[in-house]
Amino acid sequence: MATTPTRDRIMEATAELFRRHGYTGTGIKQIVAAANAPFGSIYHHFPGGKEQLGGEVIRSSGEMYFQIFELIYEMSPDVITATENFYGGAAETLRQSDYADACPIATVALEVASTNEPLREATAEVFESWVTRGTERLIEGGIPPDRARPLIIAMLSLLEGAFVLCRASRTTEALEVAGELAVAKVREALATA
Amino acid sequence: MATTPTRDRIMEATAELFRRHGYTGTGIKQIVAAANAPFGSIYHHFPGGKEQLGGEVIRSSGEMYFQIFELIYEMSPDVITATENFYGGAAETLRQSDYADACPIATVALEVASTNEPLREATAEVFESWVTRGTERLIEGGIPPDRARPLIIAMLSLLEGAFVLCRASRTTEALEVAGELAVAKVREALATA
DNA sequence: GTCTATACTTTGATAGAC
DNA sequence: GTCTATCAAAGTATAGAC
Repeated sequence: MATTPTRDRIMEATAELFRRHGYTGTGIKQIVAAANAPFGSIYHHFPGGKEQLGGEVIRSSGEMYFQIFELIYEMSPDVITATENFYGGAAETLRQSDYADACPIATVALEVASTNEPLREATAEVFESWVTRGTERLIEGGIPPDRARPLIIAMLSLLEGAFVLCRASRTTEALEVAGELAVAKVREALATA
Repeated sequence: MATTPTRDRIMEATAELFRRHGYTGTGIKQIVAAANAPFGSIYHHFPGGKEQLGGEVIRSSGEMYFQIFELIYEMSPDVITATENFYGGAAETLRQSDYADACPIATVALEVASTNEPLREATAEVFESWVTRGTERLIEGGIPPDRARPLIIAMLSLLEGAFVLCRASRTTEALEVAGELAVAKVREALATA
């Protein structure tokens, strides 16, 4: 925990807490304690309170998670092994974090979907940016353009759903099934190129 | 809203609220208001408080949702059209409920996965029962036994993940993609029988 | 079994000293 | 910008009259 500025520490601590406890399950007092920040700092840096902080954390976490995706696809020799590496890495992260670190915004997304419109929009924008930019990456990797968007949506659905099952069961079975299916679909789409 | 006994009304109201607001987002006061029940009734019928109520609601909602699955598979002429009907029905329900009614326990499952061990176990048991009994149904429908379990896990992951994306985006695009992929996998598994 | 009143804690938020 | 004290409201839970 380096001595980053207060605002950044608050964002990081909040992101971590959201992933594990969700939005309603995370209190401001919990956040300032984890961020080693005085209580008033929240409202100094985020005048809009918890909702503003939540919105910024959702977008920031979404961006960081996509960068992991991009990094893996850049470092892998082809789209197939990239997909294998991505799902494999997700399973490994899940195990190593005691089944806590899955998608950084899915829990919040489900919580706010019917209760908080500004935050629902934030989660929607993150997912749509993943789909849009993921589509581009897949096309660059050789997936036929008209197949790329449904493919990334299927991959993302498989990932998010498997995260739900894996976190509940504390096993990675679903993630392995999801990964294999994703790889098969990528291979199939490549073959029709 | 018939005049069911108090306990049943509490269960129903809680299930409804959990689906929309999650576990931490649902308060006891909210529950008794929605159930038209006096406050003390909660602790009379559920001495274990919110946690006991939560556990019972998770199991009960899980059972009811599986019965919908079973009903659709019994009423459809074959596994392929049953799968189409199931995903199509889920999308229809989602639209008609203003994107509120998706999986009855997924939100709670993610919320409690790292924060409440008894409730995490309840969600894990529900998912495992869906997988186990869903596997049997698929085998009865002609899916090769060794392919049935991974297939139902893939179908469930696709469904849960698509629910996340659909509720956030307020569209059913992901559910349509997920449904088509699920149907394709069912067809593929049937062909190898 | 039903219902009310209340205790106690935690929540998000604000005011204002430093 | 940092930090403390405090608020009103909502959270869960309990006691006890009916």
